[in-house]
Amino acid sequence: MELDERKVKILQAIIKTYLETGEPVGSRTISKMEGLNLSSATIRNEMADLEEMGYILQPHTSAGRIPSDAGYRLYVDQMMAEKALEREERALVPKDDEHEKLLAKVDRLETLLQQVAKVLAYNTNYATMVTGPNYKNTNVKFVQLSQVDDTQLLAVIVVGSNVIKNKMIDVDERIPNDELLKLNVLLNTFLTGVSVKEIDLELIQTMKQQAGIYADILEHIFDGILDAVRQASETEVYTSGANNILKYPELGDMNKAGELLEVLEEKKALNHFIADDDSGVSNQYGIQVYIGDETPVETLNDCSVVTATYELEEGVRGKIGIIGPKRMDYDKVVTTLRNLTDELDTIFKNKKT
Amino acid sequence: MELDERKVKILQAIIKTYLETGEPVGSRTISKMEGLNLSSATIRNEMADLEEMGYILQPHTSAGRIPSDAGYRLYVDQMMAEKALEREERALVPKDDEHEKLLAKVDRLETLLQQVAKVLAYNTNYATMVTGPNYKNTNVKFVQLSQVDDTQLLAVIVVGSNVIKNKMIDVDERIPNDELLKLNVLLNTFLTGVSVKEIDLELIQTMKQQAGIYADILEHIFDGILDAVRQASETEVYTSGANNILKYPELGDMNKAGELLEVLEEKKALNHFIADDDSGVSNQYGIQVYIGDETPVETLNDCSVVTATYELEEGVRGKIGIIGPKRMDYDKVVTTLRNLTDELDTIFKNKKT
DNA sequence: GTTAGCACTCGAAGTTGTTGAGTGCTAACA
DNA sequence: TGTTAGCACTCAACAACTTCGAGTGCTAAC
Repeated sequence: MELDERKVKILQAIIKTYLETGEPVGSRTISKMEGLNLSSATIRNEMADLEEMGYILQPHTSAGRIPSDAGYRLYVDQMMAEKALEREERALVPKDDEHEKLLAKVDRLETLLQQVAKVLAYNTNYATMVTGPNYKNTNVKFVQLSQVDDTQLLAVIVVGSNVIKNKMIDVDERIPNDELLKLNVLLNTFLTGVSVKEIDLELIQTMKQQAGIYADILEHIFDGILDAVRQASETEVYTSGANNILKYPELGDMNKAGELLEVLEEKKALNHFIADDDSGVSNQYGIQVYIGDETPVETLNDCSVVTATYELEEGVRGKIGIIGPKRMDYDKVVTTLRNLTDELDTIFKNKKT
Repeated sequence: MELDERKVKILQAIIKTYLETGEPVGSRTISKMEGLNLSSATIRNEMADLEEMGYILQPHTSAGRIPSDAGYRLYVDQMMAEKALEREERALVPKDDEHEKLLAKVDRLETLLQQVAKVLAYNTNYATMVTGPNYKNTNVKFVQLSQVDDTQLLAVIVVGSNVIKNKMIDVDERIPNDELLKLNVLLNTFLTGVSVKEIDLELIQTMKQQAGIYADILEHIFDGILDAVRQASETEVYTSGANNILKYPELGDMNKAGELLEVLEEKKALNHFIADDDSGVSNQYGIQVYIGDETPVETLNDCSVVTATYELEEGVRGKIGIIGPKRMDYDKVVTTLRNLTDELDTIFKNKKT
């Protein structure tokens, strides 16, 4: 069977209506719509075909049809393709007042990202997530060891765009001032300008050797630093709007909703979205749409997830994403995400100069 | 009308049964229980009295009774009084395996507190919150300004029990090394050993004067530091187990649950629980029970909240708390909280030595 | 290929009756 | 005077049944 243009039009009509109403849509509803002038009977025939092809399904006999995952997929792909064409229209999108709200808090990256999640949730009425940028490609900018008191050293590491990590290191005895100075020189020589992912046990080993006779004493200093670096390269995830999940009956039953909340709270699972830039079809503008089973997290199999990529600086990227029901306003979501990443990119670019 | 002993016993029986079953409890159920041997008719009379006195209420005619807020209050007060007596029994409570789980991550206070919230949620099946300690009574331990690059200074401030705050400060030009040194000496002279709440505009003003001719240039350095201190004294709130809310039908309907989730996510509102150590009746062991309308947050008026106080060090305290339905296992919750705070106190005490 | 017509399906919603847990009241009892 | 048995009454919850209507698939005619 072939998927001719009329079938596609009908499918689109079905999906659009379903997205709006949330109820199975029947043949009469479609036949009454302007555009294609066909009787309900004809629509019925086409619908039977579409069902056979797997794009729609019937919750039960004598009910209308709802889109299947495959149906959504087709719809989204179509939409993304259209969006790619009408690109020039984008310049017209007026800046909304998110802009200011966002900028108000720019001083700390974590706060900003958390804020982004919140604004996004507020604007879309879906649950949202924002992953911190992947620092592995960033360079170390500054390292410093300071003596806080007799038994404690403080290691401060600044990487990339002013992300600061601290680590307290316990020591047995106070380190003489000049030794500390030497140590700082050593650390900066070895680490400054080096990308985070290059700092591994091996490099630390080399440094230990350089430290010469102090190597033993400095054992856990280096370990502490390695620790801080590792900590810096851990990706953090911010979420918001979890309560929005309850707004959609198809997700709102106690069991599903509970699991979803858990995933959002736990956050670890959401890391699955940051790695794979390859999978997923609609990869335009760095935007990816995962529908139902396409999501890498099993708990989210009844949801759709849309993610977009923002760039903090060359090669340092993170994702912002939306988690909602499969019956999601994909169009609006994609637009919103696109605008928001644009805005973020601008903020980061300006910030840097 | 007087609340004699028998009435109290009946009330307790009603509440206990209701806590277990969650269903309105009728006169027969109570009369069949061992303890007091009374016919259902007698119980009915007593119940009518209890209702008149406002301790219980009827969802509708021909249904059993459920406790009112006042009823819960009486019950909790009674329980707390008993607990105060059987104090010696506490030594017997076996350490459970939370202990190790907790200790595993002690290195960062934030991680620890987040973990505490999680463990508590896991053990009780309620939503939980943990507020960070109130640093206002802590002393500054260490301050340092470092030049990160030509236009940026990094201020590091360590307060109290190794809580580290960072602040990036933009400057117009590179500060000469010796000036930086002087500045650091100045900062440490003025700030080290001073409690966080004492650092205010005035003190900063004095420091600015001391800085002499550099005062102007250093304007936003000091501002930055004040900022960092303020940041340090902001109380953070960690939450967990939000999904547990959905487990209790009386809170689980979309509207209420949604609002609750919002409060838990927003966290700001939860700060209302940290201030008032005075209100609330059951103030033993630093444990407070807020029932229904007693909660300082309106959204939580259908919930009960139980909080306990932990002590990070002398005078530096925070709260851990549980948010659940009014039909909450108060006994278990109080015990769990008491054990957990005990454990925390031990951890912090050992850590310090 | 399209459409009107028709019999059929089946969930949703409304109706009705039954059940049973629970009540309040009264009268008798200890 | 407090306690209890007995009884009529109430009312949510449940199940059985009906009705309604949106929707279907199929067939025959255009």
